[in-house]
Amino acid sequence: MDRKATIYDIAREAGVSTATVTRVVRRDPHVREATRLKVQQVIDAHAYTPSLSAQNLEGGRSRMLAVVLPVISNLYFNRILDAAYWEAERNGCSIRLFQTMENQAISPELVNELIRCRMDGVLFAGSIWSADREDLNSALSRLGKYMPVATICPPDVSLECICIQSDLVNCSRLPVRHLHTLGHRRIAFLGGSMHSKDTSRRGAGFLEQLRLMDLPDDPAYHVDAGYDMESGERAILRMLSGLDASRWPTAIVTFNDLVALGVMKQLKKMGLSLPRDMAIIGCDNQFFCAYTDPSLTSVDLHPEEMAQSAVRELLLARESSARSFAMVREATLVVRESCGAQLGFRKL
Amino acid sequence: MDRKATIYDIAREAGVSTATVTRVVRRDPHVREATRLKVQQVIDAHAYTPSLSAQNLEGGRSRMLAVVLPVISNLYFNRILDAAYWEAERNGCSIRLFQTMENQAISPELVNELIRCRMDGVLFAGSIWSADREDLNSALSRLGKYMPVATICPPDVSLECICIQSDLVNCSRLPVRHLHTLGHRRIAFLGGSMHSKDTSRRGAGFLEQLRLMDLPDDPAYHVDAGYDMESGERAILRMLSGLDASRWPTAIVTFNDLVALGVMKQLKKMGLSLPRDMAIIGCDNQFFCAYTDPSLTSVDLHPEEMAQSAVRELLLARESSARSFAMVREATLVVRESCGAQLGFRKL
DNA sequence: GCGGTTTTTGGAAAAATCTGCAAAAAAGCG
DNA sequence: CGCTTTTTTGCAGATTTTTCCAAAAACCGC
Repeated sequence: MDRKATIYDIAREAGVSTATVTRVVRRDPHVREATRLKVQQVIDAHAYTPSLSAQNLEGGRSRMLAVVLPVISNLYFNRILDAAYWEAERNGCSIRLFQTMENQAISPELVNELIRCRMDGVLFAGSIWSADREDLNSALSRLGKYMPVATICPPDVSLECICIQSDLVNCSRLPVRHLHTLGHRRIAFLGGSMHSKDTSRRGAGFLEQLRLMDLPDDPAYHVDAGYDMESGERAILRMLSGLDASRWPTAIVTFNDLVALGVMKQLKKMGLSLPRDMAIIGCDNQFFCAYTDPSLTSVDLHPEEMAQSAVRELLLARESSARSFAMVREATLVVRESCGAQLGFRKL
Repeated sequence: MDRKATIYDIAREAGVSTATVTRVVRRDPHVREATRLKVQQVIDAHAYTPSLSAQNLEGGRSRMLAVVLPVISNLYFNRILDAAYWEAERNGCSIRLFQTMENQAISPELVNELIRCRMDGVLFAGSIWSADREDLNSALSRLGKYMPVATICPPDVSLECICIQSDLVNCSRLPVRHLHTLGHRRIAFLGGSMHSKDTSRRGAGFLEQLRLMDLPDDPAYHVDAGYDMESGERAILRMLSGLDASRWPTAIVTFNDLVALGVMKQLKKMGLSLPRDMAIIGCDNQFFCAYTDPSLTSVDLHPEEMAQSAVRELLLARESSARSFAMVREATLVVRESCGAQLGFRKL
């Protein structure tokens, strides 16, 4: 491995001071054309690039944002990461990724690491909302002393940071309303895990919608089901086999599209025809929704836009004094075939 | 934002030198218990964490690996990134992500950026193999002067770096052999784009297999089709509508699972029943393969293991002098329903 | 308590860059 | 050319940590 040329090497060889080299590199106009040319030549000859570490050390900034999320293999978070990446890129920053897995809280080690790296900002997404509120706010406010903090979080969580809230209200309301319009009365909710605050929140919104529309909120219609396909498969089987067929729901709303995928598989295995025998609505509007059979109606929370806003606000907050506020991106329903709307199906 | 306490602050307050503080932080045993305790107390009181930039500047290392890939939203690359992340994490390193999009070459700006950041190593995956071989090797060898370089690349590309080769031979052979065993004789290949070297390589392997097994390699069975679902949908339509039904292939091998998803959708739209009327095999063994209808037989290239090896070798190469070699992870076929094997289907 | 060991500690340099201020050079003008 | 004004350049210090070497302190046996 070659030793990299330093600004000293360049300065010596070009017969100028390091200050002048810096000026050339940073395109400072206060430098004579002749000098600029001479220095640039040496720079090119050595393919000199200033060291990021030294720049960061001097400037006290790292031009790096942290994105903390449970897993990138989950498509929802994948989209958040992707959007954050490009928005950061557009602003000359890079992203440092942290995966917390199923960790339900912000660990002190993570906080330390973030501070150690002198991140220019940090964006939290997912899962940590189940942490104790006290712990959460103390971790966030500790972090907030060193860098702007943003979160993509449920709407009723008001944290001391930039809160980009996901629209859980519409996330429950839109599917229920849609199904109601199509004549469905027995609607079940499937997914998430009950001990996660995030899910119970979603479940709660769902129940509230049912009540608002005078629909039955049979507890049997609300099942703990995890976040993936296998969970969905098992959960729907459990739900249906525990019920007399006459009491079966006619429509299922799931925590996300993965769960929906599992549900659809299981329903087909049971010989049901979709959407005739059962309507289903997922959440996240993942790429494969248009390619399932039937294609899957789904709620889009617009994670990309939330991530983009979050990064933008983080970068703004870097300059101005710390800010703390909330904003919401409205969720939308993407109607496809899985409820039969396009086929003209109506229950009863 | 608070000003972070520096090692000087701690040293002054604890009444010791900075050297001693460093020793305490790094758990150097050459420090008296009484001193250690006193210093640790001050450290805790200020929640002091050493600055990464300063450490990196001093040490000349960044403890950071670069992963360069076209897009993370593609599941194949997503898995590579995820595996690389965890392997790096296990070794106290972090990952800096670079997305090149459809860029077919390694841009000089990227090379500069990698050097500027003093990466401890860089892993290239995907798409860049279509670059001019000269350009590619010159970029890699320039980089190689500053950091170890690894690539996840097709098998016939022998670059001056650590090459983790994907097993394109079996990637073509396994599906063709499987379909042949099931009695298929007219097999088509669908996907990728002909002007990408990566694809034509895959296409070439496919053709070779057909010839080896004395199967017809009708040019009409080999269609340019991109990498996503829409492309698959369009391509299969184009292929079939250009052929008399008697000459239709009885099985389709696709570039990846996304293309397969599109093909399946289009075939169903045309009223065909799968796998009875048409067998299909994807590639990448994505999570949704088990949940399509019918579930999709697919080739697994094991990107996780390749990424893991790559990172491991990069970290090893950091110590020892630069190494240049190649290794292959054998691809495997994951049989599901889309060829009818499990249902006992056989052609003719 | 003293010489010799071993353990702890501190001083100073090095890592690479940027910036504020002052000095030097160039330019303008009579 | 000399004086003033403007532009260019360099110096020195600041950023934070680590490491080597030497100095200081503690310890041990006699």
